[in-house]
Amino acid sequence: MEEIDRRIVALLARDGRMSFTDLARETGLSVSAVHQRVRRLEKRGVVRGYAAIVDHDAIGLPLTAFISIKPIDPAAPDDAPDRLAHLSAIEACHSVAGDESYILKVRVGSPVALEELLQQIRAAANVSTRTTVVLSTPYEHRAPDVTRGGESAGPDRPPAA
Amino acid sequence: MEEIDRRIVALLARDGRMSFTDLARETGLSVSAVHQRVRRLEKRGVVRGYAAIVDHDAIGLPLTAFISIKPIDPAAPDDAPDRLAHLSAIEACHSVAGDESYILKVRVGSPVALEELLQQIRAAANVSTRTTVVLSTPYEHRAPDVTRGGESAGPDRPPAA
DNA sequence: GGTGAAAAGCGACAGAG
DNA sequence: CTCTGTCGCTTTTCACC
Repeated sequence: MEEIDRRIVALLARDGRMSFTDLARETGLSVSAVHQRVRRLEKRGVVRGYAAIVDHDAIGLPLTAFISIKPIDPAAPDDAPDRLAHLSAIEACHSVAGDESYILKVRVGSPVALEELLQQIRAAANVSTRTTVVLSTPYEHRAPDVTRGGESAGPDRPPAA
Repeated sequence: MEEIDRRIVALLARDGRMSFTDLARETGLSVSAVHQRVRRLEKRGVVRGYAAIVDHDAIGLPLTAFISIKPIDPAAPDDAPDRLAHLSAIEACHSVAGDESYILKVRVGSPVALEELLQQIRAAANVSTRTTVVLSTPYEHRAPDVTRGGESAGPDRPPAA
C-alpha cells in the first residue's frame, strides 16, 4: 500500500461519508481511479466498514466502564469472548498481557445496569472482574495517523466482513 | 427521541454509508422524511460523524495498548488531555475513577515506538504510566443496542462538531 | 411532523489510451 | 493505472398535506 492509498484511508477514517468526487479532488486522481482503490481497500480488509459515531449520552447509555476479567479456574478452556459476545453492552473485548486476561469496554444506562452486567459477565464466563468507571472522555475515536510505511500486513488479506 | 430515530441511529451505527433510500425502506418512511431526521440527529449531536473502520495491522499500526497515567505531582493543575492531544498515536483518552487518573488507548507500529511514546507521554504531562499491551482483539467497535428509552440527554443538545 | 416529484449531483460501468 | 463518457440512482430541495 502506498502514498495515495494511505491518503484515501486517512480521509475516510476522518469522514466515512466523503464522496468519491471529493476523494478524487483531494488525491488528484479521477473519480473512477479513486472508486477502484476504495473498493480494493474494502476487499483487502484494510477498510473493514463504515460506522456512524454516536453520542452515547443521547441514546441512553451514558455510563462507560472498562472491565478487566480473570478466569476463576485457570485450567478451564478460555472461551470468554465467545461466552460474552451475546451481551450487547460490551462494545469491545481485548486479550491483554498482564495480570488479567481480557479488558472489556462496556456502555450501560445506569449504575444498576452496570451491576447487572457484571453479574452476567461473571456467570457467563466464570471470571472475576475489576471495573474502572469512566468519569468523562476528553477525546475518543481519533483517526490514526496514516503517515507511515505500513506494508506489514502483506499484499492480500482476506475480507473481514 | 423515539422509536424511528433510534432505528435510524442503529442502522447508521452498523453501516455508516447506508443510503437514504435504504434507510427509508427499512423505516417505512419516505426518503425526504428520513433525510430530515438524519440531518436533525446530526445537528443535535446524536450522530457526531461518520468514520471508516480501518484494519490497524494493514496501515502499519499493529500494536495496541492501554496506558493508565497518574500525575507525579498531585497538586499540579490537571491538563493532561490537552498536553497529550498532539500525540496522534493516542486514539482515546478517558478520565477514570480509581487509582489512576486517565486511561489512554494507543496504536503504534512496534515495541520501540511504544517505548518512545511512553517517554513522550511522561515528559509532556509529568505523569507515571502503567501499560497493558493488547495481544489480540476478539471484537471491537460493536454497534450499541439502541433498544431503550434514552431521553436522558434532553431535547436539544449543542452540536459536537 | 409527513409526502411526492423535480433538479442537481454522484456512483457505477464500459471502452480507450 | 488513468481518462472520458454515459446511464441510473441518490441526494437535496421544493411545494404541499
